[in-house]
Amino acid sequence: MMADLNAETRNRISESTIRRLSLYFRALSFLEGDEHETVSSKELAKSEKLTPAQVRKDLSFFGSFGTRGLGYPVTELRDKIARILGIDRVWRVALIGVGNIGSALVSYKEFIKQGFHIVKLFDNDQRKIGSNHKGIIVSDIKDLVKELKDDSIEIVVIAVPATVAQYLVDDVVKAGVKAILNFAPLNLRVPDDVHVRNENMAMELEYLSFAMVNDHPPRRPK
Amino acid sequence: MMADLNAETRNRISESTIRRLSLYFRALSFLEGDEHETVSSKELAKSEKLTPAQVRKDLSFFGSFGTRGLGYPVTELRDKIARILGIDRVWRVALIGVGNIGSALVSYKEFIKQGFHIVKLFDNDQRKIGSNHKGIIVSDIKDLVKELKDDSIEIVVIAVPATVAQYLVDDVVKAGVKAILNFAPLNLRVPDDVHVRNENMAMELEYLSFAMVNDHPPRRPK
DNA sequence: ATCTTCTTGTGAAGCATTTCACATAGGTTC
DNA sequence: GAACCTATGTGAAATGCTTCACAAGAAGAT
Repeated sequence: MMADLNAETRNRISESTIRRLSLYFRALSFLEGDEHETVSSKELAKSEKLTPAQVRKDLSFFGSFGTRGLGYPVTELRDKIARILGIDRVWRVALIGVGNIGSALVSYKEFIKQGFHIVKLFDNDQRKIGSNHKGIIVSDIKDLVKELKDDSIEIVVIAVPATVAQYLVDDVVKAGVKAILNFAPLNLRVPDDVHVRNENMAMELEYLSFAMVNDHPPRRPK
Repeated sequence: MMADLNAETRNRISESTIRRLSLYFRALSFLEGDEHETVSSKELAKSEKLTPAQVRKDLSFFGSFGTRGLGYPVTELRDKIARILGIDRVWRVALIGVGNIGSALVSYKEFIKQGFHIVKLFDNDQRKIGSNHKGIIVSDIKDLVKELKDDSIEIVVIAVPATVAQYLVDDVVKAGVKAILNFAPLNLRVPDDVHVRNENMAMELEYLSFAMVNDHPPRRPK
């Protein structure tokens, strides 16, 4: 049992549930290597420090994937989550900004593994334009709109300084791209139908700092 | 008015509030450059796509920083948030794994800006050990526990493959480090008094993927 | 075939977070 | 110095998310 979601249902699904789906996917991928045929919500929960009820509830939003008394079939569930997350296909990704972070991302294996293929690189630095990174030639940022369109890019990763990010994003939007992963430390303005996710690495360190200074206990399920 | 928090209060503060504090801090840092002397909760909210009530509530957990009818003094509030987050000081950070991501982080300016100083690098690759990255000599991972202690490292960043991360973390814990920022895609096991934050870049892409496939509308305050 | 055991799927309860709404107070103007 | 304007600070309401608790279903044992 597993239908495509209607608009009603989709909007009810919280961000946290989606993020946990990613965790389940990862955990199941690990288990697949093992001899495990099935996995219970209890085991799955333990490996990601969640509660079994949470796992079952999350999955139940999308269908009934388990067998009572037995648990969930590992490979099947993994595939179904992949389908729900939309990572059962290849996404064409462009990366803007081939600096420190940009270069690291080009070689980041987790992206490829999950179907996110960086097929295009952009920079404004003449010394970088034309150079080859992992088989991809760096394009001139001037041709951004045209090249994003011509190459049917679906997702753009922004890895440039905050000062220029908004200008570039305006062009990215012009090119019709609907999804942006932003590493620049600022809040991008985009139209309502464009999805933006921010990756703010300093923020996580700040959380650690807060936790230590205030002796904030890590939250854990009982 | 601004007291140090007692245990009662601290535990009531949610993770989301802390994360937003980081956002406020960043927004205020921007405003400081401008001619702005004060900022209202409304303006602050707008720049981070939140509601004014949220901003006021978040701040109110820590004290009364504003002036009715006027707003918040930009520089003062920025400093107070820095104090709350514990980034009004320098943190000694070690980075394990000088690969793609590790190298990028060594040069990441946002870390330095906020007081996170990477003062130590570790790797297990003989070709990297002894080499110089931005003035820091890469140490042998074998000496991890001793060197973390000797250098009074407070935060460790894990940027190694998932397969070896847990072993290293066990040593990091042995060395008495209480805060870990983890880039490896797995859930680390640590004692209750050790803080771990996970930075999972693929997860954000998965969210974008889900949003596009399911036409999930971005959530925005009205 | 029935009984036992195990674990799912899910309403309902409990808890947490966000938003509302307004009393309150500082600043400004006349 | 009174009246007006503006924006904070905060209980209370509303919303959202997590956990509980149990009926129900499936497999294996007797």
